[in-house]
Amino acid sequence: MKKTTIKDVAKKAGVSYVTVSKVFNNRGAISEKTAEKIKKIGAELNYTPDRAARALVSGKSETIAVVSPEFASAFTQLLFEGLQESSLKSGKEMNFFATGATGEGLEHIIESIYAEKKAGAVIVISQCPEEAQIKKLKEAGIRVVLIEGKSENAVCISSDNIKGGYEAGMRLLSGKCRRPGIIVGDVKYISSQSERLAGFLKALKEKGVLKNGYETFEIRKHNFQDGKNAFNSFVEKGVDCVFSAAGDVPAYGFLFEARKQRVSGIRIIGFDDAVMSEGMGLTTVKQYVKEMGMAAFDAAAGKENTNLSFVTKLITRETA
Amino acid sequence: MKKTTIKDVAKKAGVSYVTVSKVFNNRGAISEKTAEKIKKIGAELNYTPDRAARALVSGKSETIAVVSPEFASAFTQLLFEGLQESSLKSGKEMNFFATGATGEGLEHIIESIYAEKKAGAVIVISQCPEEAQIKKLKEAGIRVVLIEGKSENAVCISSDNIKGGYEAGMRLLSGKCRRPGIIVGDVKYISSQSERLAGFLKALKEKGVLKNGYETFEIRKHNFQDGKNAFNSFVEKGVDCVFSAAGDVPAYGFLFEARKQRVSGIRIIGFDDAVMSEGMGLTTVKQYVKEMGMAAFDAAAGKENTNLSFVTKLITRETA
DNA sequence: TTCCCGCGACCTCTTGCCTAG
DNA sequence: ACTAGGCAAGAGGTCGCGGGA
Repeated sequence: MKKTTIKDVAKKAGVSYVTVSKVFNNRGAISEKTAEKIKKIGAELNYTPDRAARALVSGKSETIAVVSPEFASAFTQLLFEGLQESSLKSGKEMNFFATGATGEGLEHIIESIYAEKKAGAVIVISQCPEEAQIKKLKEAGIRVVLIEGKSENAVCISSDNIKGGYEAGMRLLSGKCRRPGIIVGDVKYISSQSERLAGFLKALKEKGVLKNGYETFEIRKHNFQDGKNAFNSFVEKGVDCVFSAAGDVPAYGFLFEARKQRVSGIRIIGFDDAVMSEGMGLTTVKQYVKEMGMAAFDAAAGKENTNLSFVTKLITRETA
Repeated sequence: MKKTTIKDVAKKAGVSYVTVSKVFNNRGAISEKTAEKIKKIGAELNYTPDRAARALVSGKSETIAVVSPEFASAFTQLLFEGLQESSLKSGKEMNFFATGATGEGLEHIIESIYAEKKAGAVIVISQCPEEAQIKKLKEAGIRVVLIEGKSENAVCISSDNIKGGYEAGMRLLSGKCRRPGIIVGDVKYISSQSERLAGFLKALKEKGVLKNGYETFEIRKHNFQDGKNAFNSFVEKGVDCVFSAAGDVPAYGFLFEARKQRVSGIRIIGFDDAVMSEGMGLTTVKQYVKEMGMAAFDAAAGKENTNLSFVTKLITRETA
């Protein structure tokens, strides 16, 4: 059973295969009647254009490359869901490339996507390629979408991290809060981290608490253990309210350690509203990550091309 | 800057491009000398064969399709890491397809992979396609690898779930255990679940506890909330030791709820050794998931073609 | 003229067969 | 009669034009 090709359709429709091609690409002038007929026959014969052939002749791939430092975090999980959902709908495929935690592989991977025409669009997560490289892709007709990154030449999709951090700060300070602490990732390279921090500090300042100082616990892996470490560090320093700008998972670790050590009274707010946060009772700044994923996909697919800043929403639960 | 093609290499080497093709495919009779020269020039020019053209002419794709009900679980996360690692090394790419939780999409997705030649190999996670479909793929030269599934016509990779369940049971029964409970997923359709249950029951039987009966809490989503529900159900029934065959995440929920309600003394063992288990202090049956991912990739890439059953290892921590 | 449609060239690479030594 | 290497025919499409009605 061979695959049905454009020629099979053409033969059955009694036209040249060129005409069929045009119909399936909405190109050239084809009469309504012929087009209908061809479409119908195409459906009957279950015809789908051959991706390889298409890519070959057009010099472009339709697949979307997703580049991320890792695919195992709560954030990428959720993003993934959104991407998947859109991908399923559109029929376009995705390829995933991990750059490694440090991101040294980013440039190299993007270069190979470019050189080997592996994709017609690239979605970069939590990282920012060099401007020159982005430009090069753009000129080659490869769309670039940045999630949590900034660039002039790409569609940028991110949460309103400043506002999120601000809201977390305001919430924390609306209750008892003598000494605030913040758990934060790499503020130098990850823009979301510096933005959340900035938002948080803005709240502190507004409330007049900034002058009293605050504690910072900087982490790299954004994992459970880091959160536990943060707890031990903070408890020693008398921190009584904390904002985990680094995400929910460190907050889980923090909470867990607190409950284990039977320390209560420290209030904490996370960031993400990851899957376990509800169960944990964690107050957190919800990001609409899944929606971001869907938007990113649409942008990559060319349906959308404006920068998007997603709102965040403070979800208050038990911990703050 | 156009991509360097086989012709560029040929021109520079002063041979026909056919010769170059043959060299890069180790086919036909080419003298050692010419081959060397061509390879050298190919490297100089940074030549990589065009995937699309190759796929077109050979009728086969080199990419590996990964099909899973979802990509957001602890298990798939870890698996993903392994797949990524191998993929990075081999240079082969992967495409991911979500079938949805119920798996109704599985047949359809595999069919489309087959019909549209989207991949040269398929890795199916936690599901089992119809035997006939597997055969069809096999006959078309598409390798099929099943993770946690069984088939005559595919390479099967799984954990030794029976042994894992057994060890968990033995451990639990080696301490105080008046009434055992098991949290389990869909035993009908997910072979790992029925196997773990079987192993666990074997232990109960051996210890002569089976006749006293045991509690079961069946869940579908394998999430945190399910674990909390399990706790509430079990605590009512006087269960004092539980095995979460459904994975670590429900065990997290269970544990969390227990600590929250200040109930201690219920011992629990999970399955997976997911990322947060160490932090949680959860005793669990470790699966070498990442290694399974790597093995699955190698099998899909054609490097390996024997069924593999991975050992499990009981990691004892605080909870049991 | 205008509207539809098809010719022919081309995209990059593989492969069976052929030819020049 | 071998051996090293080339010719030509596709694989399944796209697209600019040319041309018939």
